[in-house]
Amino acid sequence: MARAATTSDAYNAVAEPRRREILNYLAPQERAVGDIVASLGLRQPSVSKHLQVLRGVGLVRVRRNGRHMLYRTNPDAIRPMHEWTQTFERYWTHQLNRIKERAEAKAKALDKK
Amino acid sequence: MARAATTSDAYNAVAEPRRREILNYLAPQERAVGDIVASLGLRQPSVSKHLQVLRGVGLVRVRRNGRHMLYRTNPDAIRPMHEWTQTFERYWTHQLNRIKERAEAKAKALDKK
DNA sequence: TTGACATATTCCCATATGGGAATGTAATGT
DNA sequence: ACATTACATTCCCATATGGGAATATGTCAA
Repeated sequence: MARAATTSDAYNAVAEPRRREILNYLAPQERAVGDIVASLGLRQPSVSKHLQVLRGVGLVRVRRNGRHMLYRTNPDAIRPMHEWTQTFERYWTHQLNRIKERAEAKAKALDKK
Repeated sequence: MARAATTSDAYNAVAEPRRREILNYLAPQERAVGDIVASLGLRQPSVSKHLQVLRGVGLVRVRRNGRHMLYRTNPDAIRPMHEWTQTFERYWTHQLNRIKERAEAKAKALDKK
């Protein structure tokens, strides 16, 4: 078997850095394809292809306005990834707590002197 | 150009579902390769290969104990992804707020009746 | 209709993939 | 030294990729 398709889920879709840039760009407001091309400095066919991938996994929504296709980020599709990464938070805060505890223990030890 | 290497960054590494499962499994405590094989029901060479990918991007750490290689998740390497997804939070909370506001406006309108 | 603009699609190709199978390597017990 | 256990690596291969280039589709304006 080969690698899973980029369109198989959000994780595979956002593995490509340009697609993340596009999502960043489209998050505050919807934009036409030409704007993305101009702002991110990519070729138009490349942008179109990335958008199709993002659309395939629901990371962006489209709406037509005349000859312009207005894309916008669908933040809800990013949420599951946020939640997955969040499950590791307790482990890194745990580390922070240990550092904190050690620092406090050290401070106490100094107080006793 | 082809797709970026799975070892190029954390995003590419976690695009593979099995690698996410491994990270989940290794988060609470370090485990030997054999444990991963047994618990996740994957073949040993497959697990070893996934672990090398994860190690390549710093998502796991290793330590040898006799003939066992003890792997553990390095949560710090996940944090940047958490923060990236977090940047979209304001947009989905924004949506929630809009829903909330509309609900409250509706409630008020009903009160006036 | 014709032309111009905006976007999408197709074709080509070098490249990395993940699984299976087989084999290599390292550490232990006897 | 040897067999055994525990992992890692290699080889093979079908498959999807993203970029470039060219072309197709769709929409408006005159």
